[in-house]
Amino acid sequence: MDFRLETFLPYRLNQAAERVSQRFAAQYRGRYRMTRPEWRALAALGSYGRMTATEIGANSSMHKTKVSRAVRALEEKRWLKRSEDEGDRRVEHLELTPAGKRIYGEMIALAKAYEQEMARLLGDGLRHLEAGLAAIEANLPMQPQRRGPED
Amino acid sequence: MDFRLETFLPYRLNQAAERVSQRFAAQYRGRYRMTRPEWRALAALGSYGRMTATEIGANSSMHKTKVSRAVRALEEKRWLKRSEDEGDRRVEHLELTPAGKRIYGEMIALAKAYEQEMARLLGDGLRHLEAGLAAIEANLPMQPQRRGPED
DNA sequence: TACAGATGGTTACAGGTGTAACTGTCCATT
DNA sequence: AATGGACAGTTACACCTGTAACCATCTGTA
Repeated sequence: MDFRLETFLPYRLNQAAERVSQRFAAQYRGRYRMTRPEWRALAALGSYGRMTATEIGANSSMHKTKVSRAVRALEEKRWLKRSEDEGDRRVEHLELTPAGKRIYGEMIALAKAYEQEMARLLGDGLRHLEAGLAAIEANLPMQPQRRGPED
Repeated sequence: MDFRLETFLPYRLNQAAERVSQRFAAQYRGRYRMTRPEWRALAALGSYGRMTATEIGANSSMHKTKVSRAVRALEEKRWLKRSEDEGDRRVEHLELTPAGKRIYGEMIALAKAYEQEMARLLGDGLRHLEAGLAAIEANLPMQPQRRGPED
């Protein structure tokens, strides 16, 4: 009978994720007018180079419609260009433009600085957190994409 | 220059939160046709008894519009009743009906079982995770509510 | 008493999201 | 060669969410 939402794992994890993500998102939202899906797609392309939309989705755990929209947004910012596949005309290869690569470089600098800041703020807590996350990644299967982070 | 989204803390934390939450949400979504905000409000009311909408928001970290909608949904399910405050007519006191309390009882049983399951699946990882979450809760200020968990 | 600002709660609106349906293309089997 | 199913990617639709504006009420100050 003694139950408190504040101690319930799913709730705490969501809260923590929100705090950590928003703090970082605040650093690029205004500066680059970039949304979280766009940042994820940019990060995937920046670190792996040429990819297809499907690959981006697999790498960054985004639904294909979300990838489709993020890709279009990046394209409109001229940070990404599409090119067609020889042989399979369904596939589009996506790649960052020089401008996109520059933004990516600035973003990973922000990301590294943020990781430093987390390490400083969380101390040993960070090591524990990473061990816990590893356990989840290893033992909880990834459910198929469902409606929203909410609901 | 070596950056991988899969190892970036905000991303990993979001992924983990999503896995853990969806797995639990799957247990009540269909059964009670309840959304996550409704579950949070139900949990707050069930464990603290009579509360105002503002208090629910503070306890469960939900935006006031989200609380407003969740409360209406619970009311339509006849799981919650409103009553007016003597003295301050802006305030509404919210309380679970007997039916609401029954559902709450069933939900906390599910929640406890889920915690057991997590403990079994995550092993020592759970203790580490909790230590990490505690560090975040203690050291990262809660940002004011911003747009969606996404973006 | 009067009034300006704060507060509890709701709602119109704009924007984001997944589902399902769709288009175009490929491939295995016939 | 033809055809049925799989697959890459886009889009119409319904739904959810926060912002901002709003209403009603309260409170402090003059």
